[in-house]
Amino acid sequence: MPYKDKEIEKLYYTIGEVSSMLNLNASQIRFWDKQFEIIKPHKNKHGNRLFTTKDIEAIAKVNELINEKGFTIQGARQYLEQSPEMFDDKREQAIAYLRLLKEKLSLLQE
Amino acid sequence: MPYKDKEIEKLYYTIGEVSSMLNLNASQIRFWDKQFEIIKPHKNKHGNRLFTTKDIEAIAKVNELINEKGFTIQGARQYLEQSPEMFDDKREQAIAYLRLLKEKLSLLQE
DNA sequence: GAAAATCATGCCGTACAAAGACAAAGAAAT
DNA sequence: ATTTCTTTGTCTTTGTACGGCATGATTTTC
Repeated sequence: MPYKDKEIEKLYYTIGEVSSMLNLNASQIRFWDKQFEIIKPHKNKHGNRLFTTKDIEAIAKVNELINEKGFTIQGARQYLEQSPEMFDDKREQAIAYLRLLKEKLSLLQE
Repeated sequence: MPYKDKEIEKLYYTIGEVSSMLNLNASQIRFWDKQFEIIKPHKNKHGNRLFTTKDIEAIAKVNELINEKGFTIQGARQYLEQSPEMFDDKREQAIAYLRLLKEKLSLLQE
């Protein structure tokens, strides 16, 4: 089977790969690794981090919360804990939207 | 007319009143006043702040965003800008908006 | 005189970034 | 082949800049 490796998705990514993938400083990724439970890379024999795609998604989410939406680390952590369906953004938005509708409707009915 | 003032809602509140109402330090309120456009108390001739209920609601909202939800000042500002309808109290607009929401809701309920 | 204001400065924690040290992986030289 | 050098990537630890108020100091208003 030629080219076999090239067609198989990698299981693990190094911190450098993740760093350039997401355009984030490696030290920042290490820092978040300490701060967020959802980022839990494996480590090889000498302590190097091995990230799965799940880890990478988690890092991307943290990045969004902190650098785009303007949460503190604490706030992001809290946000993530409160929405276990966190990686389903559509659902999240829909729920928020419905909540808003419900509120406003109850006001309307006076 | 006895007790007249006690039964009429105040138009303006001093910073001390707001401070104890919301259990916030006055310096923090002054600071937020500088940071958030939606907090815009009137000032009397010699500069004392006069807060309306609208201002107080705005402060309460900022407090919620920062101290409960964990936004940074920047993030809270950005959040508030992205949902202007929340503090737009003009009745007519609100009603028109609710009518729209109702429509959408009936669509959603299928 | 208690509470308001405006500065200025102080200060503490957060959120990284830089520093320093070590390991692995080629080239180059012996 | 093995040693040495250099580069590159990773690690942990420590430093630091900035955000977010708090605290005077001083003056004025209620």
